[in-house]
Amino acid sequence: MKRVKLIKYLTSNLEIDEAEILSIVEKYPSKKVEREEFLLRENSRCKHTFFVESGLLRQYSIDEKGKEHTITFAPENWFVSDRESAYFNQPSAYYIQALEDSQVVMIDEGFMQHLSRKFPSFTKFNNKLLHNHIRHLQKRIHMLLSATAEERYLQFIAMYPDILLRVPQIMVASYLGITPESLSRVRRELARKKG
Amino acid sequence: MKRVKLIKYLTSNLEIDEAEILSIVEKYPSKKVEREEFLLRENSRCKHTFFVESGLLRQYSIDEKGKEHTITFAPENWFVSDRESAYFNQPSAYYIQALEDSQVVMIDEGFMQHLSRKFPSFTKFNNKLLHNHIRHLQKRIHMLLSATAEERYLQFIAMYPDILLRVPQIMVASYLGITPESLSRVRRELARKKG
DNA sequence: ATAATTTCTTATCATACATCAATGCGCAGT
DNA sequence: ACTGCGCATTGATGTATGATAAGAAATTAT
Repeated sequence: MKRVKLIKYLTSNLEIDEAEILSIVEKYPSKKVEREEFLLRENSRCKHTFFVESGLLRQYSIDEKGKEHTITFAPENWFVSDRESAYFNQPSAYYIQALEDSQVVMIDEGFMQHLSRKFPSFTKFNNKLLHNHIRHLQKRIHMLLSATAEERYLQFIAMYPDILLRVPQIMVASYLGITPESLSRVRRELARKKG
Repeated sequence: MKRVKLIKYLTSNLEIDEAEILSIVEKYPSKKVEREEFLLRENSRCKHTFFVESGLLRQYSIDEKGKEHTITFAPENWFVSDRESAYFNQPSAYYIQALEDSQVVMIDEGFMQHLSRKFPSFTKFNNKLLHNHIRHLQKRIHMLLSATAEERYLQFIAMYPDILLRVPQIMVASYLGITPESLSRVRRELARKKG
């Protein structure tokens, strides 16, 4: 039962035979990673796309001033990777770390090629993933350019209500681009307003 | 001489026959757009990718508070598009406008499919464009999360020294996510330091 | 050339958010 | 259960940047 979600994800998006997918997917390791464990570190090459079967991962960077910036939270059914590092074969600027004990399928370039050859529609699917990624990044940029601390937090709640409850506020703050103290104050204000 | 740069761009990236590319590319309109003219407006669907043969385009949005945010400056040899709108067939959140009189090749979905069928390597090329786009967006996010006004401006100078001289500062400011007044102050400070 | 806009600069004032610091809470490990 | 460390909260203070306004400069239109 270690790749069920990935298989479900693929079959529901690709309209292809489950047995066939299974025979490919099962060749790729599904790894149990413990809380705090790293799947990628800064300056190493990212060779995988991680699909989260269960648990929660976080991708983040540490800037020149020593500050952490959360790039993504990746709960069940999410893909995470450093596409930049993987595609251009460059040292990564990011860490990917488990925030909870997790089960993760390790997908690599061979997997992609294998599926692309076998299922022409996979290329399109992959394309869609890229476009979704771009859409997500655009939204993030727009938020950073136009929203106040409070607005950012409200957007976050609306988008990821579940994640909010599973990660420390300090990491939410680093996702929103504000300090933990500011986030705390924003929360107090909102609580005061609503009751 | 209206598609030379696009053809050069494609042949140098695809290693395919120039004559063959030409026969396809020449079917697509190369449009002369005048300064101030719009190629895309908010809420309309983006049906094209624009390749800039000459001149300069700007992609920007206007947020809920009425403020402009420059997404991209696109000088010669650049592609611009709203991938989100085009790919998901959604109303666009952006404007694309000419900052200078420009010559622009209008590429559409048919063009992509045509080239993909004819040249399998085109799919890979397209993939590379997507990854470059992602890399660019990541960099932007990192800048917005970690850099001060001055640092942003210095990064901009380093990356786009040519563009700096061709666009009003008010637009550079809206790209950096600061006010024109702040940019003016930053510039004065830098001038004072260096001499 | 002249007039009309738009942009740039500069100054003053306002503010959202950061920084620093202290306290208490809560969960994790022993 | 005890201990310790990281996290959240709160207050005091600082600062970078925003808002507003007004005049200078530059660009565009007539």
